[in-house]
Amino acid sequence: MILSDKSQILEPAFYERDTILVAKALLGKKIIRKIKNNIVTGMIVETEAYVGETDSACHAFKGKTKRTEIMFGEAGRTYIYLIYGMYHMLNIVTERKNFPAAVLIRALEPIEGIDFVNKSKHPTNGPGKLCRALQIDKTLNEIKIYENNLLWIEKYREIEEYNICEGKRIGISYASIEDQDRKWRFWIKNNPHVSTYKKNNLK
DNA sequence: GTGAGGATGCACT
DNA sequence: GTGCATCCTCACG
Repeated sequence: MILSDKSQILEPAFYERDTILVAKALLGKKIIRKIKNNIVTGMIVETEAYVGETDSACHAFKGKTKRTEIMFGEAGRTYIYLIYGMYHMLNIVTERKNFPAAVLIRALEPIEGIDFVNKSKHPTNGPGKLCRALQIDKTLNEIKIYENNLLWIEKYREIEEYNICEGKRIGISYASIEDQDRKWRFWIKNNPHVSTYKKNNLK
């Protein structure tokens, strides 16, 4: 088991910046999940940005509710919810207080401890799958991602701007046309662990 | 290889 | 009651 170096953990200030910036900056970072005595880690290779009450794809678009109030809170907390009755989504809250925004973690490249036994060759190349692989559920909702011993994010690789691809977000057909067209999905160029939805995987 | 549809729980009109 | 920031299976040919 690898001991983690506390000095590598990302500070709240990292998340308090512009959401697009944070979404790109999270690429290449390492996410660590501790399950009992096991450590499971992966590098973030794909993210999406959901920005504010004016973004019709963002859950906070309709204002503050019990479900979305976490996004109005301080940066660096998790926003985790259940979708389609069976999949959890992992988001990190960004920007200042009372500005609801978050970055969705869409795919990881396994580093250590990922269970490949369950036939899936890529158990972390989609937001629902990575949460299953890391055993992330609503009990981890609203935790401080920089200050707990169950789930946190550390520095790992620096990704150069020219190695970052951008494209349209996925699964938001309910949003306005303008918002659907925003290129707010980011991934690492040529990385085989990015989620593979052919239609949306345009350059 | 491609596309349609089902699974399934919970927040919210 | 409705619909969802998904994924897997099963037809098709």
